[in-house]
Amino acid sequence: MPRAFYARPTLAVARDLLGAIVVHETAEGVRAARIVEVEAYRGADDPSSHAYRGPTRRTAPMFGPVGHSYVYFTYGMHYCLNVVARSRRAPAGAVLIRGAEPLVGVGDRARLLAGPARLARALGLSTAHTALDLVRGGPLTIRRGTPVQGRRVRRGTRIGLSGGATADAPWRLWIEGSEGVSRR
DNA sequence: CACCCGATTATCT
DNA sequence: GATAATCGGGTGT
Repeated sequence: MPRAFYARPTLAVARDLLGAIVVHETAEGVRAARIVEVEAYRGADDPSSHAYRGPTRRTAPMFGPVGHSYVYFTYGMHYCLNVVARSRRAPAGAVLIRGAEPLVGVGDRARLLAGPARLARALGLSTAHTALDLVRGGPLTIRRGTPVQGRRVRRGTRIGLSGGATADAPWRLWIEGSEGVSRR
């Protein structure tokens, strides 16, 4: 995807990432999956976002160039993949990749890609892969995939939030009926 | 099916 | 010292 793809409002980018393909070229081989569930996170106007309180060492990528990765570690054992995306005006924003369907090198069970932590694990991602440029070459890229067709895009509230003014915002998007979507 | 809890550690207050 | 954009296993209904 070109840089301009990510330089749009975070929610719009989130929508258009549905159907796109995440590709990770590891030492052992290529792993790839088709994105079927995402969540948009903004900045100072979104209390549920890691970027809400301004940049820190961990969240710096959310304030950095669009089209880069933001991988964070949480609950002492899980990694989650985000893609930095925001309009020109917004200082921060990213799309959490929550679910995907298996394509290459990740087995054939969609359940192993349902949920952000399982997805990151299946793709072999860790904090070593944060702040990587997904547009210019590198081990991690996102490519145009099968556009969403024949299936409806559903919207709902983001999962796992602890409250805040934007907790009810319908910024979780997924492809209806797809395997690889969490909490069906 | 709904709820509850433990695992395990980086990050922030 | 508390918390967390999670997951899987357990209990009870």
